[in-house]
Amino acid sequence: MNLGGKIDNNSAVSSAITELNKFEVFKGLSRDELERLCAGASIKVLTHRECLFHLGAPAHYFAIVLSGAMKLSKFTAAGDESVMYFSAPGDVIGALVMTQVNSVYPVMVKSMGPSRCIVINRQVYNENWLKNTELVSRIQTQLFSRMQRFQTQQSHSKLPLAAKIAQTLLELVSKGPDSDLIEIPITRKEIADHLGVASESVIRIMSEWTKEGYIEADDKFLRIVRPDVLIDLVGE
Amino acid sequence: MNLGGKIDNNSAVSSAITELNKFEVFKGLSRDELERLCAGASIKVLTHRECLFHLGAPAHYFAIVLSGAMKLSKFTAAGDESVMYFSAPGDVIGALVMTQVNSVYPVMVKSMGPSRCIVINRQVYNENWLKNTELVSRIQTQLFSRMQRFQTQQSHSKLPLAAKIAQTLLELVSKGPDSDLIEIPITRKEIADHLGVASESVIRIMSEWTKEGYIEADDKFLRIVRPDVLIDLVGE
DNA sequence: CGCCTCTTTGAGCTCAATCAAGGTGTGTGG
DNA sequence: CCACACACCTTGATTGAGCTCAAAGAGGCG
Repeated sequence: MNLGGKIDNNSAVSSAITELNKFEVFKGLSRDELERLCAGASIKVLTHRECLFHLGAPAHYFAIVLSGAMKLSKFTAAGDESVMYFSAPGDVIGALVMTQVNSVYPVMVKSMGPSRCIVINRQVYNENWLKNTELVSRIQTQLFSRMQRFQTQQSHSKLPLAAKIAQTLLELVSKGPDSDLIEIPITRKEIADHLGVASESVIRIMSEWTKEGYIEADDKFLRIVRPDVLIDLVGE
Repeated sequence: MNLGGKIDNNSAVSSAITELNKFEVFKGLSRDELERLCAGASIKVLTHRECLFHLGAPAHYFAIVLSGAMKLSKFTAAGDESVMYFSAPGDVIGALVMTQVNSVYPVMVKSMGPSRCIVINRQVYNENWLKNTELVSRIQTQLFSRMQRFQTQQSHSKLPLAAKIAQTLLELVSKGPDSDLIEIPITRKEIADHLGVASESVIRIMSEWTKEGYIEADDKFLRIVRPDVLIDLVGE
């Protein structure tokens, strides 16, 4: 198997399996069971903007994000990118498409910053994952929360742009340990593509926030200095 | 069990089980298995706009739509309705929330026109449904296509409103047997709430289409006279 | 019958898109 | 090492699609 990136050896897989216990979906599963779930898996280390799954490619694999972040997106007929989802460590990516026969990836998956993933074969999903009732239940819980995010976004569609940006930033920080730092290298254009708006509009609003001191754009990362103000904006 | 509507007796459940075979999710399952999946179920017959699940109510049940249609929505802080999804016969509703402990419905589910549903207990989902690997696989396939719909909508967010309305109407017809009639009583306001726009905007565009003869608003139902024109609008 | 929600149309306004033009940083190839 | 390309960031000016407000008609339901 060759996905076009660096793939570590079996000992790397073995140590990655150990990491899985810290994620909600895999908590309490036995070592044996985890090894069954990762049968034939490999570790993929991705650099910034490296592609994990290509849009339209045959969907033979799914993945678990170990560290870093992934951007799930597609391109519109007009040629601009539409970002569906930003995924965090612990997220299972591409699981739903595994149940389809002869299907292709419906989105493009690219790394944001350096990331590590466990890449697993489709067959293993259908033969080992689906048979573990507890695991299926947890996967569905993860899907539920992902669906919730879509629905929150939909219900915010009439809010002013500032509220939508605030909501997006607040969701991104909540994924890291530091409660007000966004540890993912995210551009304003990516935020714009996620919200389906022009990048200039995002820039205008975030520049204003920087001036007001609500956020700080140190170097590559983004820090939310006044989460209370952003929360207020969403609540409006 | 009392959900506030008419509930038929066991023979009605038995005949409803027979209907399940026509839906993709349940095709080929044995009568025995279907009865296990519908253990303790009841049939609920709903009238136009009757509520099946209330937003925020404890999620003890999920449902399968047998006929008619359902609207899944919630209210925004501003007080207007946000319609997440229009579901069709064969759709399994509320399954994802069943895996959550002590959870509540994240959306309100209301009937559009007269509908019939099988209502099933949460416990049955976790004990009987999740253990059937083939069924779980098909449920995930259904979730996949629902997710696809969300993503299509997201990628259309920069298109002009006319394209979004066209897309919505085309999705609604595709659910019925008659290939250009929308058999669900849907208001322009509901379309607007689904797209997160003002109802006046939808009315203006659809009035124009009626004048041009692209659509016909006979009585209660809506007929797409020129699907080609609407498809063109989306493609743009 | 009266209330309520949906529909319709018009007029004016506003927020975000678009267009334009310059700045910055990064990677690439000569 | 420099030059060039390319993608992103920034700011300003202009424009327009869709929102808001308003007012009136139409159907459904208790």
